[in-house]
Amino acid sequence: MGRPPCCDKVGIKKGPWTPEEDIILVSYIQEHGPGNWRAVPINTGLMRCSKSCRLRWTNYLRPGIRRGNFTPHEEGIIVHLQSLLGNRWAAIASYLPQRTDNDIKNYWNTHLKKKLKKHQAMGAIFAPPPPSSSSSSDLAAHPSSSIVMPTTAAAAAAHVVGGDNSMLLVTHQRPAEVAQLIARRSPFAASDSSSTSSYASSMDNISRLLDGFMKSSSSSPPPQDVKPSPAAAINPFLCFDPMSMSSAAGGGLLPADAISDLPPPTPQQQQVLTTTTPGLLHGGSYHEPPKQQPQLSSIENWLFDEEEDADLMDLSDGCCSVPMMF
DNA sequence: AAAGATATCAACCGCCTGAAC
DNA sequence: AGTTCAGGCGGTTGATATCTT
Repeated sequence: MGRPPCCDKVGIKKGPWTPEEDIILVSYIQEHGPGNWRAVPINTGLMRCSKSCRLRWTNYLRPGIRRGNFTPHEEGIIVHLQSLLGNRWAAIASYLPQRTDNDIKNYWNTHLKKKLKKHQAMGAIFAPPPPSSSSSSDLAAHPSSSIVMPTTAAAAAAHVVGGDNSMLLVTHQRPAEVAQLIARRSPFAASDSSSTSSYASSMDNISRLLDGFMKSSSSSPPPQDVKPSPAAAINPFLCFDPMSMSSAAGGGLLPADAISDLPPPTPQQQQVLTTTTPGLLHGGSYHEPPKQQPQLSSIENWLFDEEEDADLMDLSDGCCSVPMMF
């Protein structure tokens, strides 16, 4: 018998998240950190399944997420990594820490796939290898691939050095050594498993979310790279200066007149909003978001440029920019 | 201006993996 | 060793926005 789905319970809400749900979730995670998702709906009173809470957090509310407007460099990285790793979006996302796997996946399916197709149709020289040529079975088949790869970077390297790829490659080292080297050099290897260290700055994201909502409600258009959630657009929940949320003198997040039209929160929600995170309601101070992840150029430098200790790859910036020339 | 087509993306679904018991 | 479960992942869907006719 299979395991029953976690979201089969009666009364579990589905569909778009509302701003108030977001705030409850963010405030709870601020207090307790991400993880133990099963406890989140129980402790917050959210009528969502744990999976939905986790997804909402990782794909939308998590700090440091950048939305929309993929840069040419990001496009190049995605195209290259997709050709190396296949549709392993989580692995690809680990190279673009500001992007979520869902975002990358969507962007690939809606933009890049079309661009590549068009480009190939035009007879351009850039053409990623078929997915089958970069499958994990190739990796497994490689004589040196039995080592444990601690990171996706290592997996990527193993693919590259596996020699089954059309990407340009120059290496004089054994594949296992190269993989370990790249794993060591990965700027994100550690951050992948330490997300708890940055959850306290999630106000940055919710602020941007709500900022987008506010701007969409006013005469000025929202910024292109920060779109309000559909839920925010239909639910005028909050009217506040999001920037004040991180200011000790910022004042209340939830003005009474702004929430007068809302259904009263459940006791659990009330407790979350008023007790566990007093700063959320009373202008408490929050951590500034951690310094943003390394610049894309440094990612690419690490990913594509060679260093003095290894002739790993012979990929240039120009190579990454190719997809933008479609 | 309206209707239909297409694009976008948030969220869901089901499977897989690894830890705990 | 087998079972259960939480968390993670990739594929897919469906609602909404935008474009085209």
